[in-house]
Amino acid sequence: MSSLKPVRGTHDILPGDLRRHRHVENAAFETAGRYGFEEISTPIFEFTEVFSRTLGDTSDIVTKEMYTFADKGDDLITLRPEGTAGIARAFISSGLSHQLPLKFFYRGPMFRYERPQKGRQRQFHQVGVELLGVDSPLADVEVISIASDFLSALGVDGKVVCELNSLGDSDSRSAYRQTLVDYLMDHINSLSEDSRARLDRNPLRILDSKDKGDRAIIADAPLITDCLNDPSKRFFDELLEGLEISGVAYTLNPKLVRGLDYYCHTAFEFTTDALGAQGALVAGGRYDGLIKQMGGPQTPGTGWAAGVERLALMIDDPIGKKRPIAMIPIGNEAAELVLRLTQELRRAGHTIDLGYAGNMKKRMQRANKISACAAVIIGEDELSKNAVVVRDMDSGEQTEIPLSTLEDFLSRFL
RNA sequence: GUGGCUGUAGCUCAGUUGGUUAGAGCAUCGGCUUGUGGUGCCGAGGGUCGGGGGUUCAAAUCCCCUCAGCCACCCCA
Repeated sequence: MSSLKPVRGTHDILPGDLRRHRHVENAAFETAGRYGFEEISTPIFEFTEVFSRTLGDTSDIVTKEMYTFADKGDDLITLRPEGTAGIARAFISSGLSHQLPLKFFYRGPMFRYERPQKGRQRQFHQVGVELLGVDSPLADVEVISIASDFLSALGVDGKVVCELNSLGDSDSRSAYRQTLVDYLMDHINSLSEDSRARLDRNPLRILDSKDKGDRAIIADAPLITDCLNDPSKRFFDELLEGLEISGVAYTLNPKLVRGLDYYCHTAFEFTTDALGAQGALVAGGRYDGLIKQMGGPQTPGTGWAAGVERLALMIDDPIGKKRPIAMIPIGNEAAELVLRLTQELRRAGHTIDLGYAGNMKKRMQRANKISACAAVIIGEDELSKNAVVVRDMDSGEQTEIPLSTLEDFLSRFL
């Protein structure tokens, strides 16, 4: 019977939940659309190298979270764990480098082999934006503004803060890395085991360690913002200025780092404390070296991704479902007319529920259960008079009208 | 991957120190109402007690294994 359960970390999304998911996706799509972004769709699996070469050999995603398998042609395939690498690949494959700048919106399932928790599943969904081909921090301002507007549209902006940091360009970053390692080496005996392992692999990540001992050491650690060279500093200043002009609130967090190797300069996260340890709702940054590293032309990029499930957990059911009109035939004589009427009304734009079976009482109960706004009743009396009875399901008021005026009469329920 | 908590009807949960046919509310279905729903009253169906093994005269209850969810770590959306 275990085969009748969904695979660990995957879930059926039933209509009630799916309404919230779609609402999240649509809010992102519409917001991005106002900034001129267009939707793109790339495959949900790629050759494994697309991810392993771009996300970094030391990232957890590559080392232990990828769903990878050999297909029948012995190609190594991976279910996408995130969206940016696939879009960068598509940009190169489709030769889009002459149409810059490009603004993409995407949505769809992602796959990560992790231990499930609330707000963290093995198959989950993201929406995201990518802006390619713009060196100016104006691109980052725009991308962060989209995220901010998107969260406001969902009504969760009060529960979210935008944390922001700069990782600088590669020179600044490697200078900082050295400074940080030097500092941490002086405290190596006090560092947690995890952090000692991170010291040569990815020392920046020690900055967001939750270990108490680590935190004490980190508190006095040198900050990346103090190691930025002039161009990086200027870039960051322009970004902050742009955000202020745009009216986007943010909090500087000099210890914010990103898990993936391809980020530079801008790094940000919209976080909440409403979801326990899974507080990151939207996260992103700039990735100027990614496309070149994949074998394409030097092309800067900046963008973010948001977790649909996490955001869906934070909003109420948007309802918004159209209330149907129920058709209630009484007796076999009315059946044919009712079916014909039903189809005419549907084609005229009404949402009609046909009860399929049962006596009048059963059909009325069903009409009530699906919260119909009106019931159209047709029995012997009505047939002989060439009329129908329309019952307003909220007031209980019934009106007999000539059959020919039904469609017009029902327009009051639209 | 590590540590911990939980797992009883479709849903939310009771189930006393192991002891007859495992309960409630909500939901579902039927009736009171043979052309009229929502409220009310009456009644019914529905459970391999997550799964497997063990201890015992007897296990939802105790032990082991396993699966899943949740919490923290890890990491991230």
